[in-house]
Amino acid sequence: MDNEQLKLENQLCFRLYSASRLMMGAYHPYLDPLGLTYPQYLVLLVLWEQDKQPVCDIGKRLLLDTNTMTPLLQRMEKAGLITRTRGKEDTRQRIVSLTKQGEALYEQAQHIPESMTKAVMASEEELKQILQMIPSLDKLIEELMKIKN
Amino acid sequence: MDNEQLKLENQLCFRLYSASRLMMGAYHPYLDPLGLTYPQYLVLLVLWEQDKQPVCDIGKRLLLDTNTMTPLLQRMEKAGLITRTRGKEDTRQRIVSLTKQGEALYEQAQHIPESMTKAVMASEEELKQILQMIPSLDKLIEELMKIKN
DNA sequence: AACAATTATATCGCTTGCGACATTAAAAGA
DNA sequence: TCTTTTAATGTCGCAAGCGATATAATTGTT
Repeated sequence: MDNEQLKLENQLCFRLYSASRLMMGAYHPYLDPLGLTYPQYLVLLVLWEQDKQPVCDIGKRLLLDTNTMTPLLQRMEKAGLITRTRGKEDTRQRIVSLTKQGEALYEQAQHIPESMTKAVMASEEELKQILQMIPSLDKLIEELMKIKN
Repeated sequence: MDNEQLKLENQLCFRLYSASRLMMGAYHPYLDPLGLTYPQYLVLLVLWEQDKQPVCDIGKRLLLDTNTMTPLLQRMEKAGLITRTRGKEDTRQRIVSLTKQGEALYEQAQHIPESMTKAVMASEEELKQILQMIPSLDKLIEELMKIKN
């Protein structure tokens, strides 16, 4: 088997897949004490920016569909982090709101980005190199969104 | 809530997570006809490079533990893509081998990397920019592997 | 040889993702 | 108004991932 492109080493997607999983794993030490999973943390990031949003708006931010969002939010509701109330103008919508508890976690999450940066950062140079990926990642995501149906 | 670092836009991990999921989705049109999922495709990539490997060696390449590998390989065995035989020297090992069918898929997979490149590529420039992420991703993965216990 | 530590695989339980499909309500068109 | 289309949410089923734990075989140590 000699197709160079079909070798694992030459696959961009495998790197993204691995980096993503490893990154989520690296969040564990910081999210476990708060009783959060990484996707739940993402939902809170969105709600901390702007409380009381319909499910679809949160899903659009996280690029997740309702078949993923609904069960995720149901678990978060059961955990007492959010409430899901019916929309008033549009009764189809579920408005997701932070509970006191969900709001309170914001304080405890303050240190997470810095802790993560420190944990991953081998040197100032490397951090710089890693952060330089962001525009390329955004471009890639943009292209992938376009071809998605 | 005004901690800039706690905003979704400033999170590297969220971008990796999104890019990874979107990439896997982009593989769908090419893997579905072969009856493969993306992780199954990864296993085949490893086996096409080198047939007859123990589970742990494949897992090391894919950075996946046996609690993920075993069920994945069991499904692939049921689908007739591989066989799992006991190791001769070390009877703890399961040697994973390609079946005729698994081997035959190699031909049909030939076009996939090029098709993916074309699908994602908006322009030659952008492709270049995207591929330039590879060394940074490798560095990041290396660092994340280090801090993983 | 006897025992302890390590290694390879497996199982269980839970959370994600997501394709396929269903339901209900709002919006748009005839 | 009536009908069609679209939008928002939900359910179901299945494949990953992965922490925790179990089992058996191999290796390392007295």
